Amino acid sequence: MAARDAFYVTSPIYYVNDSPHIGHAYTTLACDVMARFMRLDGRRVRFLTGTDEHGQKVEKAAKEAGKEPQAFTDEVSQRFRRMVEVMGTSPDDFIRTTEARHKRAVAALWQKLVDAGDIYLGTYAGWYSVRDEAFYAESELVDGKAPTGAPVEWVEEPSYFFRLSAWQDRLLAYYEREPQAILPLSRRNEIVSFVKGGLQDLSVSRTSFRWGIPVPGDEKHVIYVWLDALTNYLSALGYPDTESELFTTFWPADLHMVGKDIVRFHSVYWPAFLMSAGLAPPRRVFAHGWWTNEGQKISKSLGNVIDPFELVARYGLDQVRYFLLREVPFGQDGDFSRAAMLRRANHDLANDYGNLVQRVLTLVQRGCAGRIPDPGNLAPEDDELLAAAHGLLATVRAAMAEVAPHKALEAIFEVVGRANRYVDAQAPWVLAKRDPVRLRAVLWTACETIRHVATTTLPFMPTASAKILDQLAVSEPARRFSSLGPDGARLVPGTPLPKPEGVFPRLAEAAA
RNA sequence: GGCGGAGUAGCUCAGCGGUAGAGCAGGGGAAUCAUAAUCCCUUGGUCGGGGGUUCGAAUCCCUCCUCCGCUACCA
Repeated sequence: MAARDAFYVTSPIYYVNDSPHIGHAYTTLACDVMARFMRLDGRRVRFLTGTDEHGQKVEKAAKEAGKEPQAFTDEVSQRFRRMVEVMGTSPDDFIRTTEARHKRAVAALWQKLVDAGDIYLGTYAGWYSVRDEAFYAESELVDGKAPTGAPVEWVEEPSYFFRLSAWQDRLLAYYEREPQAILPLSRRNEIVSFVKGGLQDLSVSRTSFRWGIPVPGDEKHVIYVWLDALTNYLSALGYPDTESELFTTFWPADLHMVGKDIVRFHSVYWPAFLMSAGLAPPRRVFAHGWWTNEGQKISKSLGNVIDPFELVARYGLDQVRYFLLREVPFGQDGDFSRAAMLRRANHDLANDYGNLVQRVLTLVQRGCAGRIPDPGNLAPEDDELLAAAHGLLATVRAAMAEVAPHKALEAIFEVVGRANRYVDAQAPWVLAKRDPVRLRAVLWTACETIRHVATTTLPFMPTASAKILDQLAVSEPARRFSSLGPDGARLVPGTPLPKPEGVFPRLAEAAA
């Protein structure tokens, strides 16, 4: 992927019938970190999230709540807006599939597919369970019943189909041409083998419910929810106006962040729809893993769903953000546990990072009259630490380019560790009594290292990182990544600093 | 059944042809600037079993065992 100025990252749109849980928060957070990183790195960023509001389940839930579907979704979609805020994420747009701009885009895309000859009217037939509200394949039936044990009946209804079968070769060519289009690699393998196994045409309309976007020219049909939902990525760029600056700048999307359960929709159906409509398929779909809770699979019936609002209230926003992105290699499944969360918050953040900042700033306060000291001549040990700090951005940038935020954090905390060792080895509290010149060089070096660390942690822990940079009196414009490295800015001797204040409180065991 | 992935220290994992590594947990010590935080040292593994290739295998090949994912239309 050549250097491209624009960066378009999307979260899936969340189905309003769910309550926001850790999975939603996690995906949105991952997008946010990518978005924030790219912005600080000088790229033009568009970060989109939103809600998916059509479908039979919503229609039914609205009815049960005694509300019109639109009024119902207006209400429940707010829960996701709140989650987006509570997680400290920074979307540029929040789209809802019930908005006019989206309906217009879906109808336009549908027409393109029709024009391309990829839509035809047929009959959708299958075993349907009224109780489960689901169709089952012949092979899924157990003793003539649904896998759930529910009775099934043979149902046939008219349906429009998308000629997915015709796209097999072109999809495979796309995967071939863009080896990074589906990540992690294990998911790519699954998708490739799925497509190689042959594709059937896809039913893309329903007549069994009304709450959706009508098929243009045949209002008895409602457009299949996935075709509807996926189109949000285009609607938010003003599709069908493909000439606008917004559209030409950001399409195709650089990164569709998704959970592993919906890779197929994003990596098979979506690129096929797009190519059929004459649009470029996404550059990359990244599938992250699932969380377990204290080793247990999370499920509503077990009642161990993790509520992101509660999580943030209990452990703190930056702590939760750090934990979720650091604890687990991004792309794999991970386990959330109270003990691990506290360990990360207390050891990594309070002890290693927070305490480093605190001890250095306190020494500056006392030994240098609360001003950035004049480094004078640097010793080899100083240069060594600075070199590590200066090299950080390149390492972190490479990690983020492969959507590996855990690697980025690991590299950053490597430098935190080095800095603590450096402070111990240099023992500035001894220098304070014997060697003021050397003291200044050491403290300046430590401050400069902290500046690099805090700037690179900005995307991950925006609040705490900003506070640290405040304490180093780093101006807003100097917080961009262009001010890092050997050719970047430097802390200016003499700059007065505010009184240091802890940014990562130690969490008591009882907090859990 | 088919395809793919994984089995390495108590835990999570890296290493992927050249005398076994990291983080955390456990043990001992140093220091006292700091949110009693930090730093140093250290216990610990016949790298799932068996066979083979090689001067040499955790690393390649075969086989067996165990676990996981995918194998289409639920939002």
